[in-house]
Amino acid sequence: MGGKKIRNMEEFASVSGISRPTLSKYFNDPTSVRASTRKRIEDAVERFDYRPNLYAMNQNRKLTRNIGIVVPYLADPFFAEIARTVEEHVLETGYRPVLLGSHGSPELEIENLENLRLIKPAGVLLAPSGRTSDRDAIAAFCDEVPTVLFDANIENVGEAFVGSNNDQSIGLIVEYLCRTGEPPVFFEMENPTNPNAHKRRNAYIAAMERLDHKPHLIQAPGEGWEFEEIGFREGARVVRDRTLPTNTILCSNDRLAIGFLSAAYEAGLRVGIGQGCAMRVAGHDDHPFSRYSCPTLTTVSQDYKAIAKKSAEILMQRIDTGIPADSRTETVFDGRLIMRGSA
Amino acid sequence: MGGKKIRNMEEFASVSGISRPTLSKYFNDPTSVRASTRKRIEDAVERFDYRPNLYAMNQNRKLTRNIGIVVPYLADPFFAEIARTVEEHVLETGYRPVLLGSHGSPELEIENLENLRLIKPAGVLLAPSGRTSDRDAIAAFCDEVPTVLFDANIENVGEAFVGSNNDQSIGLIVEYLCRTGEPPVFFEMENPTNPNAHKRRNAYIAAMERLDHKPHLIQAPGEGWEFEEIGFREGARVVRDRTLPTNTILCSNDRLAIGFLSAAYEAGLRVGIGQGCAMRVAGHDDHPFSRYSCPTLTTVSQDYKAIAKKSAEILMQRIDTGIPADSRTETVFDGRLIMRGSA
DNA sequence: GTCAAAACTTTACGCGCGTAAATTTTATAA
DNA sequence: TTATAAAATTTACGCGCGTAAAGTTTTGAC
Repeated sequence: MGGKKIRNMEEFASVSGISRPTLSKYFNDPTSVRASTRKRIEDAVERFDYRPNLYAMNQNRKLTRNIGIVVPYLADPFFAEIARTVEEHVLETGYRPVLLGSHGSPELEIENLENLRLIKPAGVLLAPSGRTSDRDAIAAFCDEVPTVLFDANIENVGEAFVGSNNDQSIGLIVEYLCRTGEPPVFFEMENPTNPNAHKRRNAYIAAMERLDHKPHLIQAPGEGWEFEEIGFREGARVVRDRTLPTNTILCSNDRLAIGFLSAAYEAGLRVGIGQGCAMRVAGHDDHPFSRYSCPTLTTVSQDYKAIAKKSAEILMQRIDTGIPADSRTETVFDGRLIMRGSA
Repeated sequence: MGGKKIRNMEEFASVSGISRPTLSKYFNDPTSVRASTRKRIEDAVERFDYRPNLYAMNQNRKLTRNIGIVVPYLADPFFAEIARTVEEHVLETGYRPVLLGSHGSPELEIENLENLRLIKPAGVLLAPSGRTSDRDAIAAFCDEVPTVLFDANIENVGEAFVGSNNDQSIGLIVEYLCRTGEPPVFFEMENPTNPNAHKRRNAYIAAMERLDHKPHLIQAPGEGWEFEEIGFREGARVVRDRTLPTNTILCSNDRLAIGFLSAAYEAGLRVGIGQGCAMRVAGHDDHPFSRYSCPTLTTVSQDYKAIAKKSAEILMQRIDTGIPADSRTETVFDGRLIMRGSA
């Protein structure tokens, strides 16, 4: 509003009547100046619409207030949601989140990390692509930048890992399914992109054996992130062939389940728990859309809010203390059974 | 690989045997140096793992090679997809895309633009939040940074607008629905967040009148971006009350339709075109999940690839020429009818 | 009112790079 | 081979800010 454009902090110092070093202190931490000074600066900022040059601020800094957030696939609503939540936590602590999606490509994942290095982030929250991730490249990155992994673990890489307790959550839903009907077969991808998939498969097998049932796996061919399509294709095959030893299917994740439900519907097969239902289908993740599938999808929720919060907290603590944790921690949160119509 | 860490371009110049100004030229445009020199530099970059300091590079520049991409809601798969596509086009031109989602909040939208100003982007691709957007703030931003609007238009703001031809696409599906059964009612939100919603409503009314049918609107209460929930709630009400003048419903967008389908399913109402079907439901957008709804959703696709490409092209042209277009252009792409099971 | 601590000002230098101007080297063609 | 344009080098300065050191003012407890 005031008048002419302020070009730099020097000019802003003269028009605002505050010395440049004090302004510099303020812009790097507003609470580091006296309240009365802060008010004068803030009024002047408002009046002259001055913002310090971000690039000049950061050029001499070892690291910035940027926090990188990297997820494998932003178009997957699950990752979009968890990224959003992580973003909010980062913002709350006064850091600047920088969101990057890898479009399911491990090359882009590495490139994203490369680009992050250029902006000298104070830390990074990384959900690795999984199986296809370049372990060595990621490990090298983590040596330079404090990094917390979430969702998918890579053994001994990064400061910490925060994710879901797949043993517990899969155990939970296997037990529920067995208690309320026939024991489930496990439906997954032949070559899952996600390392959680392997944990879930093992958890399923363990849970079935614990309950004295014989595990049975259906492994759908297919690559990439088109999970619904894979679930649909294999679902169509399964209901056509009718070779299942049971009427109950536990899918490795909700997106597969949604595709499966679609195939069952197309085949005229009624899915659910009521009378007249030919089969039961359950998922895992409590995907945002699973409450609107037909029937609504019984699943296990991942506590993604807790995961987001915890991973942000660990990273912030690591940044604030400046010292690497003496030991790498792994935190997993329990899932909750979400009983809906499909099983 | 080589040896010690290179700290700056000066050091890199001495170890690589290339003068610093030439290196500077190279890093700002690799093609601006002779091929033989380029090769020598690239070998040295490889050997010494040197990257110029991004912040020092940009501090004296009027603008950078950053391109901002702002969408209202990244957790909406439609925006996630279109953002992804835009991102790819930007990357191809050698610019650095910076993706920002506004989480449906107009305040965050303005904040995102503020933050973008700090990084001095060469241009911005903005999908406004719609009705709730702060027009003046966005217009002010567009005066400073070359900005192309996409998806949602704001009259006379930005260099150009690229979007969908709602008149054509709604006309298309209304005509299809009328031709194959009862004329549709139009189902939308009472206070739609999206300006396209108004265009679609008007297009529906116009199309119905053109075909000598009486338009009929159902306007669901509800705020925010939980479209499926709103579609579900109002859908449940509609099928319970059975006060419709027709058996055919055209939803303002696919996410409302998916919610509606879920409600119909829960009520035991069969949706589709076969015999024994109580009603038909159609959507708009060809949302990524609409091919897996039950039944699969008949809809109109938005040509989001064309939208993404065109808006990126216009922006790049604006940036390359450096001159603002003599007149603001508005480009709209036709939709395609996607015939599936629901109508 | 006194006084020490805290906060601020003044002065001054450095960071890593962009970039202009003058000069020298290299490539290309006559 | 020589002329000439193109490219690279040398030299030098500036950008906007961080930050250290020394001096001055303000604050708040007594």
